[in-house]
Amino acid sequence: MKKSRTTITEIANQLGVSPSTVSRALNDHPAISKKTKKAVVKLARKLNYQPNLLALNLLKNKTNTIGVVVPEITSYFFSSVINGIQDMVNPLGVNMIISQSNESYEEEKNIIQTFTSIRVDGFLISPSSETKNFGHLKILTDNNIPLVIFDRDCEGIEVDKVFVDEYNGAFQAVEHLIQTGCKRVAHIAGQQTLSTARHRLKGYKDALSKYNIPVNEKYIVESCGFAPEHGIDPTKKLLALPNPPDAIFTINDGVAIGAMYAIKEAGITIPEEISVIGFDDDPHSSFFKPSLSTVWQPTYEMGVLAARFLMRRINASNEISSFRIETLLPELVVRGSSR
Amino acid sequence: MKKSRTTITEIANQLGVSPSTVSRALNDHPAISKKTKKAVVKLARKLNYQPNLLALNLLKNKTNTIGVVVPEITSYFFSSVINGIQDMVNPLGVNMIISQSNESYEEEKNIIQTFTSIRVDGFLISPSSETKNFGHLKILTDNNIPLVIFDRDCEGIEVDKVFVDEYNGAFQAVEHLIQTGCKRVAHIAGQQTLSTARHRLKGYKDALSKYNIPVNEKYIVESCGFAPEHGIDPTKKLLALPNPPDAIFTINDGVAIGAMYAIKEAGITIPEEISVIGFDDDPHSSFFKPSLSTVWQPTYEMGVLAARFLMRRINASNEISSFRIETLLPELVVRGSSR
DNA sequence: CTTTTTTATGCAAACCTTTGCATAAAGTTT
DNA sequence: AAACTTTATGCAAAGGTTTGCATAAAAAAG
Repeated sequence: MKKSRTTITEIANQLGVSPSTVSRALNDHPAISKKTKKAVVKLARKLNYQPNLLALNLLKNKTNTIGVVVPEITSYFFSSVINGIQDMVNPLGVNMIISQSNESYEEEKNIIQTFTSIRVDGFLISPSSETKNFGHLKILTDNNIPLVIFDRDCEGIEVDKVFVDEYNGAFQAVEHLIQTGCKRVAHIAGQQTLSTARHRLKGYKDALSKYNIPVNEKYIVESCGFAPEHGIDPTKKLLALPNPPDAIFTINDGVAIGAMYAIKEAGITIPEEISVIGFDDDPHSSFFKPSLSTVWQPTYEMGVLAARFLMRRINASNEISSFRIETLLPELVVRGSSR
Repeated sequence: MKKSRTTITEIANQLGVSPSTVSRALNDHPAISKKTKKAVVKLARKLNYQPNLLALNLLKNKTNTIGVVVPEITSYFFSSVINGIQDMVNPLGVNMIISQSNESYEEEKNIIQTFTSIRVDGFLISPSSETKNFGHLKILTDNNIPLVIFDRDCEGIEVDKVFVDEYNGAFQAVEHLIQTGCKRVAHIAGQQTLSTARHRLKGYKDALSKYNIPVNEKYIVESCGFAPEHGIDPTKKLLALPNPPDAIFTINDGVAIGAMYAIKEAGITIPEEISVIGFDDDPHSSFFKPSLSTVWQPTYEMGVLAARFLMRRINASNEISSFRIETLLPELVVRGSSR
């Protein structure tokens, strides 16, 4: 029973004019008389005409759709970046199609392949932790498909990029720990394939150096993920050291939550015996006891900015030569888990 | 420099055959000779031919895209439903385009309007808490656009639906509280526009009745959202009662987390003096101290099932008469916040 | 009343692919 | 050798819209 939706030709027939006239009338073309315009618009409204975007897409070779590829969608971090993207892009009549790589290089490649074949106008990508080879991204740039990378860097791919100053955030966090009297600051690091994890580690080390504290490799443990359960084992390892740390700076809030759990389990008090500080400012963080000190990241803003960069590329008919790299500032949020 | 991608016509010209032959060869049509097929396929591969899906979409009047409308994406609940949808739909070559209503009726209407105009093949919708009027959904069904409603019901709209048995989950939770010795069980309810919230409230009341406990309206407080901060005030209100509750069943884990925070703040012990039980089984829940008892919902499965229903509708050329309503079973997860 | 200018509209191509029908060439049957 | 069947390919339409160019009609100028 699906009655086909009204087309421009239908309006044209009913009015006894040609489709081109209808098209021009609806687009307010100057060469169409006022009477015709009025008649067309009226009938179009009456028949509830809606332009067939599929036809438009084919003609313009443009989909008004951007592809967003993130490692996962369930984390607060990425879902709030997506919020920013959506809010930037929707008012422009652009839609986003999202897919998760689940931190898998293969899946990431497939997604990009799929999105390319449905001809998204551009890509917004944060690579998976498995991704070391950037050939799939190179194909995009080689084919002049607009691409913006955010949060996690892909060294060697020259495109617009938006990051958070991870180094600065980590430095602030560790400096705060030292200034509040912690002597043995440990770090539960993230997978070192990730630029973000590397920069935070660097920030940690440099902050120690600034205060002439030697870097103790025993105090650096790598977690294999970002969820609370990934914080448990590294924390136990740290607590079991002959000279256990009196502060732990973790790669993110998820891991910090796991760390706090393990610490409490061991009967150690936070922050009196051990300070803990995370990264991300997950909305849950302030409701733990003690509430989690952390480093807030401008996630929403990152989404907005990345989307803005992408739209600029998409709308630039002529090549824009220089690539922009923007680094946003995080902020230390001191709560109850640090002194 | 954007070299236009290779088309079927290009291959045809290079091979001195017609485009139709190329099309048929690539689609393995029986009426094409083996030699021609081989030649076409070889050249297509060499030129890295990829069919123009835009043209296909126009021709078939189908986009292989489904529209997913959720209240928000940052909650674990909806993001894991989306996970299920994606995993069901991607292997079928179908993409999903997601948008958030932010619990706003207006935004929800706009999203549906937009998705309709880009001609998604079908809709997967969980309405906003503001949505009381379902005219915008009626338009979809009137126009025979496939639609599946999940989690939150829209009474009066006759389509396939997938729910969780909220009543059952709430009943289990409250029964558990009663059976572990709680005498004064309170409920922080959700906004009563939501079917889910209404069913949970009903489950709460009926469980009390089963044990001949009168329903005390003072023990029922409505929260205005699902985040931890929305649990604080209702909890304070309950604790300030002359005869405060010894158990609180909350609309979801977010609110439960806020409730636990307020309770600890008041110096009351969990679960000795007050038991707390949530709903959702958010991954953070087990890492609180005490860990949060809750009701697990099959979110991923709900996404998969809703997507399956939708794909069935989309692929059914002939009308399927009867609508399916599936209700999935939640499970009580007892942890440390209840006795 | 011509000729020129302006104004309003239509034609047809383009975007790319699929597919029913027609047709040419080859092969088979009488 | 004529009639028929099979096989392989091409033509053209369809899907809906935009747009350069042509053109008809009307208005202005001479």
